[in-house]
Amino acid sequence: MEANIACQSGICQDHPMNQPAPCCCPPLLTARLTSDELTRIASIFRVLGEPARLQLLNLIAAQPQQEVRACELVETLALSQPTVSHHLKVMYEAGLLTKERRGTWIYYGIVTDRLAELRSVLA
Amino acid sequence: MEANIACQSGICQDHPMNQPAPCCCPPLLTARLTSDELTRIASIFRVLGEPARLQLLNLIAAQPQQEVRACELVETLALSQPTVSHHLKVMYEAGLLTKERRGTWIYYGIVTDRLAELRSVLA
DNA sequence: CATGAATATCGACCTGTATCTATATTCCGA
DNA sequence: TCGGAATATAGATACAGGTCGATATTCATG
Repeated sequence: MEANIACQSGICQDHPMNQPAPCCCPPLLTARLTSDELTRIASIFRVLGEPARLQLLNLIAAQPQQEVRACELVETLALSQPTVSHHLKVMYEAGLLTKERRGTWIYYGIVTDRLAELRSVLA
Repeated sequence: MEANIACQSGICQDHPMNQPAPCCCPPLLTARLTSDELTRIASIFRVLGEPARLQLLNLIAAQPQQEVRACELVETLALSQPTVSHHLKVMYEAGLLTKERRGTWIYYGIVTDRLAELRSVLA
């Protein structure tokens, strides 16, 4: 059933959020959530509650390869390099972005499963 | 098509967010979003980025009638009455809750369409 | 190994907001 | 119309976090 599908990224687990976790994500509207679950889910929504970070997701998704070098993102956003780097770090640690070094550059991609989980939380 | 479904509550419109608006909500991953759209969507996610507010949604949804008197919520949450009132106001103004006075009490309910819009933004 | 480009970290500043107490407002019943 | 319960508002405080400049780190290249 929908309510107990497996959760791959640990929204409601006490794990580092950029690592897979074997748990389930109770939908907000159909299950009683514990204080820990509420805190954990809120922390992910808070990451999305920033225009600059939504713009990063939007820009990455717009690429055909679904990944972007950090320096390109810095050029596009009207923010300083440290600020963009900070946002990327926050999103990576929230499990929303992948991160891969290739030579000089670091490529960021979107963890679509993570967004799918959030959708299921709202279902 | 999914990408251009009507948006009933104005996530991406410059309207009071607790009023209906005739617009569409571009999915974050498949459309270029304007700065205004990003700001507006972020403001709604920010509302959800608070454990106390998620708990309110969770409590309201748990009721068979799908609505709760504010005083009951105050009794349940470990927060002062003004703080709960503040959170309810924020959620109401974000279009996430309905609000109806019935005698002495004020009943809050969940705007499920609003949550559905957020899901479509993440799709 | 030195240089420069890309990225991350540090420390400081400042705004936003969650929270409280105190008080105001609104409504119903006696 | 008066008193009390329910809710909202106001004002103050404290903390989280977004932002920046400066600096450190990492890597490819000559």
